Amino acid sequence: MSSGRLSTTSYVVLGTIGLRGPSTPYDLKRAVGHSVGYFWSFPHAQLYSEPERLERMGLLEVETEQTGRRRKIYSLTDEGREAVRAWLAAPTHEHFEMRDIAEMKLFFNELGDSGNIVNLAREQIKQHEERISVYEDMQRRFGSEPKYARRMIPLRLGLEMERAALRFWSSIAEEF
Amino acid sequence: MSSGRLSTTSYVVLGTIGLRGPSTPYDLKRAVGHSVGYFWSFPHAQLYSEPERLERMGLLEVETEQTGRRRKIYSLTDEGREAVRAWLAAPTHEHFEMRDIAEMKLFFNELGDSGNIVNLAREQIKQHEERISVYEDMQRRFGSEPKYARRMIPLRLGLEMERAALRFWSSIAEEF
DNA sequence: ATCGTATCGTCTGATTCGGACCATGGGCGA
DNA sequence: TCGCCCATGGTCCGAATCAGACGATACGAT
Repeated sequence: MSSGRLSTTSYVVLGTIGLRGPSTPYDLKRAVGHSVGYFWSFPHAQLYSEPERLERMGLLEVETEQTGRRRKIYSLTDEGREAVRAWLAAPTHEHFEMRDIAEMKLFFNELGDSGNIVNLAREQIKQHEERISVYEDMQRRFGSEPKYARRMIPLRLGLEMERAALRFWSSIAEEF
Repeated sequence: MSSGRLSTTSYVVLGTIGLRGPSTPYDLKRAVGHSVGYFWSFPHAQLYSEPERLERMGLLEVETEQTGRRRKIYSLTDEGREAVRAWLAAPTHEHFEMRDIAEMKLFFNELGDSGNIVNLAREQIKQHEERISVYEDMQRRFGSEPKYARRMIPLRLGLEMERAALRFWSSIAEEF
């Protein structure tokens, strides 16, 4: 029941357990890997250590499997559930951060050969096209199931962003 | 001349010095603050420590002001310039990461009150509108100066992303 | 001269990071 | 039924990142 700050990682863990029910760290790693992990990646080691911390804080409780690997299964306590609700209800003043190596290279491109730009743009076009097809696939597969419909909404944001980036890099490829 | 890996921070430092010439860490902090820092933020402490590291690696050289604060002024060595060129020429396989608390909250919103969404959307609309006007301002002020024209290109990407996000959150605000 | 404040810089402890590395056990061939 | 392979599941570590409190210096206004 010790205290400490809750980071985004904490909420991802609490939230994911909230959505899928009692989970092992491995479950978390996989679930995050094909959901929010597409936008914001979390090293898997953290998805093992964070639940321990949250348990010490009283936001999760553990149970150990009686068989096989005797894995630890974490579930939300009432406090944990409340912490998520409070987070969801709190205002969000932060602006997103778009960490993009490609855009860095574009910004500094004057310092290198201008031919680099075309290659950069081509590679980015490929990346974004791939990602778009992954997202569209997910939408096709789960978009129709009412159970998952709400969780698919953020995917629309992801798609919008990908398409914006694709348009941008395509225009760069043409200009140079 | 010790070695070690170069991180994005390293390239931001090298690149910024490349673009603006010999700089103090404070210069870097300010320059980054109103350029790449809009997309990807770097704690200022790192813009003080990183140049030291790069100097040890032989990529920067220092000179100390003879007057006043005797600040350290860093400039690129040939190796430093070459390191940037190599980075710019190297392929970029990474996909950008969009760290967005708002989209996290949207994803997990089922766990809270659905009324939260509208507030979230409204706040995001405000944020993105503000940011768009900042970017448009920069474009208006510097876009016409040939000297800066190239550096303004990534700003178009930023604007596209902001507008995509704004469209998305506006549609959310309407739907809920 | 001294004071206030914008400029400039350092430090710290906690967290995050990537990635190498380790462990388990269920299924499959012999 | 044995054993061994390898996908699954998990730990560990040193380095980089982080926020933000705190400290120092210069310089103009009084």
